[in-house]
Amino acid sequence: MSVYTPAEVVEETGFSIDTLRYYEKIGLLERVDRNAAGQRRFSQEDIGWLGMVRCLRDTGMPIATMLRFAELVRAGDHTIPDRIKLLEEHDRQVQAQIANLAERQSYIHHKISYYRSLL
Amino acid sequence: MSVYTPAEVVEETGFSIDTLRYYEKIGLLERVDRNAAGQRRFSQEDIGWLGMVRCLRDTGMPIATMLRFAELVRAGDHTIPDRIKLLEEHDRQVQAQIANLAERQSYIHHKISYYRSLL
DNA sequence: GCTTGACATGGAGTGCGCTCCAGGTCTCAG
DNA sequence: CTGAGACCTGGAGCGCACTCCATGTCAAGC
Repeated sequence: MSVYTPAEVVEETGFSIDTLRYYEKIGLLERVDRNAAGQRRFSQEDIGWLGMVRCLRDTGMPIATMLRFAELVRAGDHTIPDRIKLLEEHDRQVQAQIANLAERQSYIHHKISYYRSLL
Repeated sequence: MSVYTPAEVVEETGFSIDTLRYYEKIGLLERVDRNAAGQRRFSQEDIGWLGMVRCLRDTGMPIATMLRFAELVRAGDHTIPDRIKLLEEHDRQVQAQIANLAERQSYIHHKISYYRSLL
């Protein structure tokens, strides 16, 4: 079972060390193990969870919602239906974001075409 | 040439009155005409520009960049090539956002499938 | 004539998500 | 033995994009 130093997790996940400590402080990341000197040693599971966090964060989920999801995960397997519901709801929002961006993008394309027609 | 009261512009554009005043204050919206009593009377052009602002804002363009675009528009027709460049660059960023969302979405789909497999 | 409500202004406050800082500990290369 | 550097903590600060507030003016309906 491999462990990771803070520097390695920064490298691996793209989160800054400050962000990692912040996530731990607010409970988005469960209390990370420490070595004898009190330094963080992240587990493989931590890395996996951070992958999920990155996905949710980068698709615009607010921290408060990620926190609810984290609590469901910690509460055990009986929350799996709730987790599915939460992710499905988020999925719909992501879908809406994509649709919205695509629509706005066509406006931008029209504007560019219009500008080009003036040259 | 029609004019619009603040309430009408709120209705039309979806921006709050506070946001409209904020945009005017920072120069994202050019000084809006006033009636004798000092109340804003928006022009058709203002409405059109606000449509553009909404598009750019909703596709994630920072205010500082919208401000640069606004300055190009005000500077006259010789800036059209620059406007095209700016919009094209933004278009690429929108494209990247869409691609990124789609990729993250497939991760979410996998996670949902995985959870379903546990039921 | 009076009330109501839409609007004005300048400036302070808010919420989110970090990000930075001061001051301290521990480890390791030279 | 020393100095550098990775890490620790609690707490303050920041950037963005608004949002709210106190106070005041004007216009229209009853």
